Amino acid sequence: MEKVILVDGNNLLFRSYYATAYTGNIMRNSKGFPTNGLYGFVNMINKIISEENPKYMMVAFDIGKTFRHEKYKEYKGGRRETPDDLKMQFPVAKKILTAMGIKYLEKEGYEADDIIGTISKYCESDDKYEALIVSSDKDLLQLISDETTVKLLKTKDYVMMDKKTFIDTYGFEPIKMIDLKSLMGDASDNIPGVKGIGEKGAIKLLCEYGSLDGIYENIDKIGGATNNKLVEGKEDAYYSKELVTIYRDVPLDIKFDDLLYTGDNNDELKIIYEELEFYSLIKKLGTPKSKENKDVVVKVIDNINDLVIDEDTSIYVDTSAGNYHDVILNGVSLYNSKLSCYIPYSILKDNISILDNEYIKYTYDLKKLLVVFNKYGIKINNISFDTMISAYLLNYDVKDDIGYLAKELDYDISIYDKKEVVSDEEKIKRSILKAKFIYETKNKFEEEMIKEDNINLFNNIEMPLARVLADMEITGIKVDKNVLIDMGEEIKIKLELISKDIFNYAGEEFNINSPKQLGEILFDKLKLPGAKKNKSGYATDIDVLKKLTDYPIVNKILEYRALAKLYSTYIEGIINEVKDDNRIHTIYTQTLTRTGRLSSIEPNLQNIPARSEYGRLIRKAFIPEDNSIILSADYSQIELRMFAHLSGVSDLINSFHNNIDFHTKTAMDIFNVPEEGVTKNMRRQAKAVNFGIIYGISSYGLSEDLGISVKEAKEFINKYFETYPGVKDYMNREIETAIKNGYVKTIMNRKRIINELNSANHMVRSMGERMALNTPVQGSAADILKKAMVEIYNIFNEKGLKSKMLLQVHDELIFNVYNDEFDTVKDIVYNTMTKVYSLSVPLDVDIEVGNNWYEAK
DNA sequence: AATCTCACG
DNA sequence: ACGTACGTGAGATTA
Repeated sequence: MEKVILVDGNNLLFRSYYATAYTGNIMRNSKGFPTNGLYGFVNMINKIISEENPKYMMVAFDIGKTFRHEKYKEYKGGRRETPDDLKMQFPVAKKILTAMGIKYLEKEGYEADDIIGTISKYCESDDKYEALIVSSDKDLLQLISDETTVKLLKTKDYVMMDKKTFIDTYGFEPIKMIDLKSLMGDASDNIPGVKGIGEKGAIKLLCEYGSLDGIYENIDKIGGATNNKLVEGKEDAYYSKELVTIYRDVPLDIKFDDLLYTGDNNDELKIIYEELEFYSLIKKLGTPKSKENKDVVVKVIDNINDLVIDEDTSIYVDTSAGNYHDVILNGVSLYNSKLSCYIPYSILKDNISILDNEYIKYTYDLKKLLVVFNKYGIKINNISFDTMISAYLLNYDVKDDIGYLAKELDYDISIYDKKEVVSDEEKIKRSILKAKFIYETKNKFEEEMIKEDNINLFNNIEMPLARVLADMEITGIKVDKNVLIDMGEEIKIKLELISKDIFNYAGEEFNINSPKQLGEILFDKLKLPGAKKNKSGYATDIDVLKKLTDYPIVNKILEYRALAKLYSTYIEGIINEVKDDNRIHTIYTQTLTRTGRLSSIEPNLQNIPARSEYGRLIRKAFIPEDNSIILSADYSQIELRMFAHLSGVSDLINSFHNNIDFHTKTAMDIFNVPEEGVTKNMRRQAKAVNFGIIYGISSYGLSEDLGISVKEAKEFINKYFETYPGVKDYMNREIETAIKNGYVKTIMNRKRIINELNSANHMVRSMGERMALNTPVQGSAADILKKAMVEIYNIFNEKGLKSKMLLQVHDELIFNVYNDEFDTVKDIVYNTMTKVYSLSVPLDVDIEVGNNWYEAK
C-alpha cells in the first residue's frame, strides 16, 4: 500500500507561530517580516518527510470564510481573529511547499479538516492507499479507520493514533470523537460543548450510552447534576456537533498523481530561505540526511562465552523508566570497534564481574549506573567518561533521556515515549544505538572540553562527584515517620479550625487552595483594597496578602497557607518518599542548573523548612543511624566572600579579615557610623543590599525586599556604590566582557552561555546582565562545595571511616557521624572545607551537631 | 500542560 | 518605558 501524508497546514503554522509568539518577541528577518511561524513550519515539514518518507503528500489550508465557521458566527458571533503577523506568513508557507515539491490544497468555503477528510475518504475507497494525517488537532481523530492513522502532534513528540490505540485510549470507536467533542467542547476552537462536562465525564457518558443521541434518548436514566447540565446544554451540544463534524465530500478536482511528492527544488528554496534569512536551513539543503546511524549490528548475548571484551568500550544501561532507585535493570549494551551487543540481565546476573576488567568504559549518566549496579550487585570499574556530564559542561541541553542529546548531534535515536509500542527487538536495537552514540562521540566531547579548558573540572570534580553523590543517594537519610505523622495530625486539626474561621469571615465555604476562588472572595465579595492582577485573575500571593494584615481573614489565610504547604509538601510528600528501609534516597541532578549547583528531587531535600520556627520542626524527623549523631557544616556567607574575591574590592576583602559581622560592617560603611551606631534596621538594610549585589542588583528588587519606594532603593544603591566605588567598576567590566564573549565563567572554569545578553528586548537583556553578574558568584561557590565534597569523601575512604556524607544543601553538608569517629570527622570536615580553595578572603565554616537535623542547626 | 504559590540556599 | 531581583522543586488548581 502507498502511504499518503495529509498535513493540516493551518494547524502546523498556528502551532509554530504560537510556540514562540507568547514572548512578544516575534522572530523577523532584517526587513521586519515575521518568520517565527514559518521557521517551525519548515522544520516540521522536513521532519515529517524524513520520518515518513512519503510517496504522496498534501498540505491543506483553510481559505476565506468557511461554511462551518459562518454557521458558528451566526450562533455565537465569531471566533478569534488571526493576528496579522501570522496571516502574512501563510502565502510564504504555500510558496515554500511548492518549492519543496509538495502539493497544497485549499477550497473556498471549506476548512483544512474537510479537505483532509475528503482525501482520506478517497484512500479508504481504494485499497492501494493508506492515509496518515498529521496535526495536533484532536478533531481529526474522528477520521481514524482501518486505512487511516493520525500522527497526533504533542508539544515535544507525537503519538501515532491508529484504530486500536484510539479505542484503547478512549474506549469507543473513532467516529465517536464527534460526540465526545460535542459534549466536552473545545475552548481553543470556541466550540461550546455542554457546560460543566469535561473530557472525563464525556467519555464516561459515551461509553455508557454510545453516542450523543443515545445519551439524550436515555436522558431519564441519568441523574443529578449531570442531567441538569445535559438538559440545559442540549442546544449547545447539537450545535457543537455540527461544528465538529468534518465534511468529507469537498468537490476537489484532482487526481492522486497530483499529490506525488517530488522533492526539494534546492534553487527555489534557497531563494526563499535567503529572503527569510533561514541560514541554517540553507546549509542543510542538498545534504541528504544520513540514516546510516540508524543501522547497527545487533547481537544479543545468550551465552557469556560468546562475549569477548578486549578493548575500551562504551556501556549503556537499559532500565525501565522512573526513579532510578527502583527501576528494573533490563540489560546493558556494549559498543566498541569489535563489539555491538546487548547483554540481557538474565545473562548478566550470573556473570556479575564481566565488566570488572582493565578496560576503560564510557557511559551516559554514571551516577544512575552506579546506583542501579549497586542494587543489582553488578561490578564494574574503570569508568572514565560520562557523556551526560561532559555535555552539561559544554552547555548542551541535557536531559535524562540520551535521545535528546543524540538528536542535537544528528544521531537518530528515538526519544522515550510512554505511549509508543515498541517491540523487544527494537528496544534492544535502540539500546545498542545509544552505546554506539556514546562510543562514537566520546572523542568529540573530549576535544571540545580540551578546547574549553574544562578537563580539570570534568576529571577532578564532576566525574568523582558523581561517585560521591551516588554513594550519598544509596546511603540515604534515616527518617522517623512518627515525627511526621504526629505533626501531621496536629496540622490537620489546626487547618480545620482555620478553615472554619475563614469561611465565617467570607460568609461562605470555598476552596482556599484555589487562588481564583480566594481572589474573588477577597476582592470582589469583601472588596479588600490593593487588588493586583496576574495572568489568570487576582494575585493572592504573600506580597499581596502581607499588605492586608489589618483584615483578620487575611491573617487566617496566611496561617492556612503556611500549614497547608507544610502538610502537603513536607508531611505527606516526605512520608511518601520514605522507602522500606526507613530512609529517604533523594536523587541529585548533577546536570541541570545553569550555574553549576546541584538540585535535589524525589524528594527535594534542599528546601526542607528552616526559616519559620514551626516549619523547622520537620527537621526533627531526619535522624542519625544508631550510635551516631547528625553533623551539619555550613559555609558562612560563601557567596558574599566569593563576590569580594571576584571583584577584588579591597574594602570588601578587608571586611572579611576583621571580626565584625559582615552586614554590620557594610552598614557602618554606608551609613558612616561606628559599630555601636548600627541599628537593627540599618543592618537589615545593609544585608538586603548585600544580597542584591549578589543577585545583580535592581532598584525595584531592592525596594520590594525592603518595602521602600523604588526611588529610595535607588538612593541606597547609589550610596553603596559611592561607598565602594570598585564594585560598580567590577560590575561594568563583568557585563562588558560577558556581552563581548556571550558567556561567563566560574573560578573553576565552568562556563555558562548567556544568550539573553543579545536580546533586543530590554527586559530580557537586563535579566541576562543579572545572570552574568550572579553566575560567577553562585557557580564558583558551587565549585568549591563540590571540590570539598570530593576531598572529604576521599579522606573518609582512605581512613576507612563508617561515617557518611548524607546531604548537600548548596552551602551546607550534612553527615551521619558515628560517636567514636566524632573528633576525626569534625576535623576532616572543618579543615577540608576551609582549605579547599584559596581565595583572597578566608573561608569560614560553622559546625553544629545534634540528635536530628533540627538540633544540628 | 500551564499557572500560581511557596519551600530552600 | 518597560517590569525585574539569582538559582532551584513540588503540590494544587485550572484549562
